[in-house]
Amino acid sequence: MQPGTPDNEWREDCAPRRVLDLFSSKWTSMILHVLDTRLEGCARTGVLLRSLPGISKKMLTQTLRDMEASGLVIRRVYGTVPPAVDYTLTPLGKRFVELIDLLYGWGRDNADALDALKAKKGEGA
Amino acid sequence: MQPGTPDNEWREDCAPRRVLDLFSSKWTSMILHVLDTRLEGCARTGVLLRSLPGISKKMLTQTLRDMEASGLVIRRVYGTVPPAVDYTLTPLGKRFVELIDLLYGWGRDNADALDALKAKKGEGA
DNA sequence: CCGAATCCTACAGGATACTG
DNA sequence: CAGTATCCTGTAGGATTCGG
Repeated sequence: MQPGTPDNEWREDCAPRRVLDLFSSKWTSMILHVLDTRLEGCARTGVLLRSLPGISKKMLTQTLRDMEASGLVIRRVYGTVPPAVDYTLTPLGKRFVELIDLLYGWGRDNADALDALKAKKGEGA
Repeated sequence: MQPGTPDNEWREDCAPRRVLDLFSSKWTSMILHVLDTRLEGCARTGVLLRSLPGISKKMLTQTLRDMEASGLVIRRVYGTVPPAVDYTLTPLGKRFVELIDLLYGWGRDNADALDALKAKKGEGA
């Protein structure tokens, strides 16, 4: 390890950080997952809204836009009177969901171990 | 949502959320990665501190404690005069790093696509 | 129906100082 | 050396409202 060299790969513009940003958004991975698992890769705003209990319109749009910018989804607008918009999973997004699902699977696998954390966080009384 | 069936799997106590919590911590995955990649699965506090430029002592300890509670690392204390403590990666933790690295690999693979997001975020002027 | 703008709160996370 | 306590800030993200 050279002196002066940022020996690590955490320099702000590195892949890990980018992934971290994507993944740590509260909704990104959920949207992707739902889109992939239950909506066959494409859905309108309203459908997504209803498929993600707890999400607000604002967060949905905002997250979706970021995802679009990252190339995870494609946004299509139809110039109809009642505006229609839908979002389609890209191959890049699809690949990402797969990885996400791996993580989820791991979580499910070790739910008991992870419960400890929940317990610790929960203790407030 | 009826009292009957939350059709989705995002109920607060589900695996996805737990994983999300873990992963979205700013340092958890980095610590795990460094621990696994460069420190052979075990290191003392000071070493970790130096291996993770930018992290504060507080965040290191705090994150490490959470990780311990989740069973990702084992904390060992030696009752010596200058206190010595080290953290060892558990098999669970090791498995998690592997998945993390997959994500990182994906990020590296598609760095260009993800740059879009960075660009968008960066525009403030 | 879709999205943007505004406002507001909670909390992650950084700096610092102190204890054992 | 390791850890805790305190203080402080940025910001993610929720509720609401307006606009096309």
